[in-house]
Amino acid sequence: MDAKTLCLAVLSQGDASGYEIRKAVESGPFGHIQDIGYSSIYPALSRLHDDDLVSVTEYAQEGRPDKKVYKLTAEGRMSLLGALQEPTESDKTRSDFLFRMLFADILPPSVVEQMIDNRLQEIEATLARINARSNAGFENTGDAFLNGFAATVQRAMADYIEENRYQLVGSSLVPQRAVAE
Amino acid sequence: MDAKTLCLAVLSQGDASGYEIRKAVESGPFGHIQDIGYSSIYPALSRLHDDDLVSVTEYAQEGRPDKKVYKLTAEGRMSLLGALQEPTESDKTRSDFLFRMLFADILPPSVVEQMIDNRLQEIEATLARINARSNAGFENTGDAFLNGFAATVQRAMADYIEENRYQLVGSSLVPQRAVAE
DNA sequence: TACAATATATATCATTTTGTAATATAGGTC
DNA sequence: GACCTATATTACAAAATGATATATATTGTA
Repeated sequence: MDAKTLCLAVLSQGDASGYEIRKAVESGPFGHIQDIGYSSIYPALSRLHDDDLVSVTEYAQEGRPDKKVYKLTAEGRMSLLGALQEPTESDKTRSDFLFRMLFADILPPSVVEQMIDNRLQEIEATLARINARSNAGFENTGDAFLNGFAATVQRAMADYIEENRYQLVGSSLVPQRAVAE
Repeated sequence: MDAKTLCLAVLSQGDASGYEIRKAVESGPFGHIQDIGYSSIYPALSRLHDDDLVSVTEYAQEGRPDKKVYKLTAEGRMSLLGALQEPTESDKTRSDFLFRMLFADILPPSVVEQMIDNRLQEIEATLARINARSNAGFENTGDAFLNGFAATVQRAMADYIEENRYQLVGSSLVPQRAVAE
């Protein structure tokens, strides 16, 4: 999803400022599958405003820039509904960790070990966050579905890594030349 | 990984043109975790050449542009090895499908059904490709590890979706008011 | 208590990435 | 014969990303 659609999606659950949109994505259900920074959000909101898909109310504040609270217009709501029914792109995973594992053969074993341990810790941290969200209750069915999905996938990843890590580290412990000789 | 590092990574497995790098990423092990288009590859190769991380040999061809075959320099090889040991970013998944599922409540049930079926088909297609690669044999341990990883995760996704799809479609079939009454 | 870190809030700029089209030809399919 | 796919690179606009700037209140730590 592009930044504009993501902003519309967050705003469909309640009015928000750019700053609040960021927080909502980070800690809400969208966070499982999306990532967005301020440098994407603010230009997106400007363009949405140009197209009358959102309206703005400014609140003066002391010590900070004025807070601009955005609100979906009827047009914006229609636009979101339209976007949701457009053809989906296929899912994508980017993994720096797996990328490095492709080079396990040529990396120092201790480095590989460390990377694996770090990744497993990250997964456990993610699982903890998922469980916390699950205890806090869900906004709708999709939210519950996605949380369960994320938990299942993270667990599968951790299990696979734990069961197969010896392949990687074993291979880097024994230099290939030694095997050939 | 950025485009430059990805190019270095592919070139570390053999000399290639931009076009061939694209194909290698698409159908090789990198394809599980990376995506890259020509509009990223060619500028990346230019910059790598500027920095002497790759060298080029041009081959004249008829009917097509000259083929430029790139080759890692010693410097390029060092640079790749360095990049592999830099801190990893956390893994990221983008899913248009899951994004839409968050709005299952407000989408027509038939549309949701269709999206789920499409997604399951895509996963099966991906699994078929993974199995084909597994039968073709692996280049190194990392490759085998990643293939198994991808298979495990895709299978976990499909199973979860099949077991929980009724939640989503049920929710959009039965208006919430009807449940409350 | 002093100092540091975090939270609040937006803007901007350079760099990267992405999507799309242009170009040109050979070979296979309907 | 028309159309699609494969080969191969370039160019350009649009979008996303990372980093920095600005300014202050609050919270946490030593």
